[in-house]
Amino acid sequence: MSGTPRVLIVEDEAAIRQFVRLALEADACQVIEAATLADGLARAGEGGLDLVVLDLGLPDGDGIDFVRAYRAWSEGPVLILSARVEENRKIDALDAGADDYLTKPFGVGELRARARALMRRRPRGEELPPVIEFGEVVVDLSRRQVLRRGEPVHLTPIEYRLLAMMLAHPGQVLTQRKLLADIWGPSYVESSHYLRVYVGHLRQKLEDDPAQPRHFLTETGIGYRFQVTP
Amino acid sequence: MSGTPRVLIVEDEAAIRQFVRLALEADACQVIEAATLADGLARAGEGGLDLVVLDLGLPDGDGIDFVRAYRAWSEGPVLILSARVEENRKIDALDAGADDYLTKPFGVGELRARARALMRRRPRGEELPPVIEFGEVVVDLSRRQVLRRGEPVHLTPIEYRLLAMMLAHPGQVLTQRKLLADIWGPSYVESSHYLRVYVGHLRQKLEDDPAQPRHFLTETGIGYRFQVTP
DNA sequence: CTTGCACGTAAAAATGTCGTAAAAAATTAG
DNA sequence: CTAATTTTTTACGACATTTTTACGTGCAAG
Repeated sequence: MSGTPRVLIVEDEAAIRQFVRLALEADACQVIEAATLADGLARAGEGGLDLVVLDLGLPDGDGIDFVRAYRAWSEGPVLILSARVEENRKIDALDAGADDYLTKPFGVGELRARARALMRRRPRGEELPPVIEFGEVVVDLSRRQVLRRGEPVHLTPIEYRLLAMMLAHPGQVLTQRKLLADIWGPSYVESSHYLRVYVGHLRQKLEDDPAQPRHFLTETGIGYRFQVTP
Repeated sequence: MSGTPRVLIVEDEAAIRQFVRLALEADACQVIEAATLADGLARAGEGGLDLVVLDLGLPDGDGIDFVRAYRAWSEGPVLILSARVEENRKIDALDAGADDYLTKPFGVGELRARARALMRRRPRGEELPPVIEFGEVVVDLSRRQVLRRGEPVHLTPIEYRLLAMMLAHPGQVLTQRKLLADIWGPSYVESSHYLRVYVGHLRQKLEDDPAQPRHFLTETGIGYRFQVTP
């Protein structure tokens, strides 16, 4: 999951909107509200949603049409709220593409748990490739694993953070101040000797010839630069 | 999904099994039946399932433990049936990894629609084999059985959950916070001494030389890593 | 040629984390 | 209720990481 999940709630009654908002914000979600189907579709069209919570009983149309329309371009999870308990209604909503159907009244806890279950396996989110290669080194950021010639290389927490930070900005010069502030904290921006030590460690562990670095380059007086291609 | 979907129904009452079987066969599913949790886990261990329908109220154990055990190697959808309507029960089941929770009595149509929704959204994910080997140890997640040199090894519930969690993420670093949150609960994320004790137990019971672990590795300051290949 | 500065390396000192054993408390089984 | 098992807590030595210190190198300016 990259960042906080974004949830759209489409519901005409302000009280229930508020109820749902509070429930989801308790799970660190960013909540977007819409009071009508038309507005909801517009907001959904902006994209980037991790979940849609939809009341079927809106005055300006049938929520099931909302689901069909949404499904035209998105596979993101949809959780239906409804006062109606008729089985046919549930079947229609689910077959239209909804993922869950919750009848009012419902508890906060259940709502949150069902929302978590839906967001748990999100198919959304094109992540940047989690493996980065340079020289004879392969870095798997998702596993926090570094290999050199196929052998695991052990990095300490600070070494790894420094590596990850440089890998995240290939080709760019990272100033000493920025590296120090991000890794050690804002009060360490003057302590450039830390960087000398730890860049040295990285070169020692990852460079072909630590004395003639080809990837972790020094920009004298400025900072350091990571270069993928030698 | 290729061909007819395969669905496992775990339920002790024959009448309900029959009811569910007929409902799902109407949607051209191939239905596999199990009357006990142990049998269910064994069937699930054979793999190739597109959906598990699980009754929580089985006589031979708690269905939530089934979900946890199943989740150790599969991400396939799980639909819970239960006579119990308490919200906490639902929350626990969903948070343990279930995808939907249906309370009895329920209609055929709704069951079918919810099953369709689950199978539509989650094409059978890649599952790890329920039997994992490393060193001189064989772990059968579907039977909750651990062997070392052919001899059964007894693990306490917490030891086993820790093992299952690490086995489910081979090669990956699991942070202390994540392990603590998933095993002891979110309020224990700071209590890293638990992990020191229990990782020690696992090494004691499963490692060739507990003093020089080759599979349960420490990432100082971060967490632990399970490595299959030594 | 000398001086001053920024950087690189190595190793010691300081700090923090981890592993283990064993006792106390809680839970489960009989 | 008692016994056995499991979980929680505590303490301390061993180990890993971070920080500090010291010294060597290259380079550019005076």
